Amino acid sequence: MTRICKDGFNREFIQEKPKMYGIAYTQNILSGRWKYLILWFLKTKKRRYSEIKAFLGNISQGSLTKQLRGLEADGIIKRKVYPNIPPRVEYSLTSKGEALIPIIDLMGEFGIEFGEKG
Amino acid sequence: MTRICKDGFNREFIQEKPKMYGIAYTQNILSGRWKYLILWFLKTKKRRYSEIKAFLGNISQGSLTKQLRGLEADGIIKRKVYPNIPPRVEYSLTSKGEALIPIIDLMGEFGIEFGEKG
DNA sequence: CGGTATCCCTAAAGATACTG
DNA sequence: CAGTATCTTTAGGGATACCG
Repeated sequence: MTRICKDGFNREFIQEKPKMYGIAYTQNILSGRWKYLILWFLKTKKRRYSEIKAFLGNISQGSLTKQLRGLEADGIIKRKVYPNIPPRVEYSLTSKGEALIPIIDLMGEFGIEFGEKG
Repeated sequence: MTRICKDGFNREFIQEKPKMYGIAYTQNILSGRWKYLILWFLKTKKRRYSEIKAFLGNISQGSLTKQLRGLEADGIIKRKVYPNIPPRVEYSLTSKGEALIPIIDLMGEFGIEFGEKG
């Protein structure tokens, strides 16, 4: 008889739960195709909405806005609006967001070593 | 006039392409809800199909099989079948798969530090 | 310039039933 | 035990049109 926690993780592995939750949490806030690349683009400096869009190339406006709002809601990036006409909006990493950069760097290195040549 | 590569990345950032491809590649082979947790569970030793299923708790058989086949196709895990009745199948990391463990460990640490308590 | 709002499409995941 | 097969549901993302 299996005994499953309400969260879905088996009780047998209860000692592993914090790490599992950590992994699931991180995976969740980075879910989707674009967030890793957006954060990596913000790694060196703050960027405008239009710069991010140009960097990603073929993302739609709707998707980009959704990604940015999601990252902001999770405390990963900051959004600063300059009330000009035309408007100017800059995005930058929070300290929480900066803590994700080593993960993304490792992912880049792994892909360079093991991925098909692009 | 923006000039976009066929791959969607803007030419302005052509020097960054290897890293971006690396990130996108890694993200792609780890896409989905379960792969990080499966790899982390295989970190210490090989595991049977039923062990993985028990560990994950509420994954469906269909989804688990799809995840495992995907990881195998990408060279991340090995699948070994013992032709017994009843059958016994063991999964283990390849060296490529082991190279992903530091990434997953970092994700776990990030989640423990910054995630909501679970 | 930096968005919203709406609709559509696809891939990922889940439920259920069946099998060598 | 370790799957397959089928169907349904859901989330992510894209296209398009419009707005302050």
